[in-house]
Amino acid sequence: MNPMSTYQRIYAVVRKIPRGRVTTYGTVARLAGLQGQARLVGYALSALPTGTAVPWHRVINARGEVSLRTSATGAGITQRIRLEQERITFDSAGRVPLARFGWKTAERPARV
DNA sequence: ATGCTGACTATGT
DNA sequence: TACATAGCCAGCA
Repeated sequence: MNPMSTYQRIYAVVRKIPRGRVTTYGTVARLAGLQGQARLVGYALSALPTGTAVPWHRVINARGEVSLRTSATGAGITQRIRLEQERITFDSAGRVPLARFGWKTAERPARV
């Protein structure tokens, strides 16, 4: 039952992430039927051809931070900028509050 | 076919 | 809270 390659399934899940939301590699893996293989998601996204219609920037690690190793040069910065353009904010530690912007995360009684 | 590489995560200290 | 370690798999040379 794999009409699509593993990478294709991962991309299909990522395309479902709504604008203004983020999710983790682990979550994408689970939704793609690859539970426990978060790393594959990361590898799949790194292999993503530029210009592809996949919101890869909405996928961050479980700590809520951008996980690109190239964060110092380009892609990492691009990812953060794209997220901020979707009204996603970063805290002083450079992390996204998953409890607030995480996809499919129930909004809790915002103890603001 | 074998070995290397790489956008992660859970767990223990 | 931060750092180190082990487990996981697909793609490519």
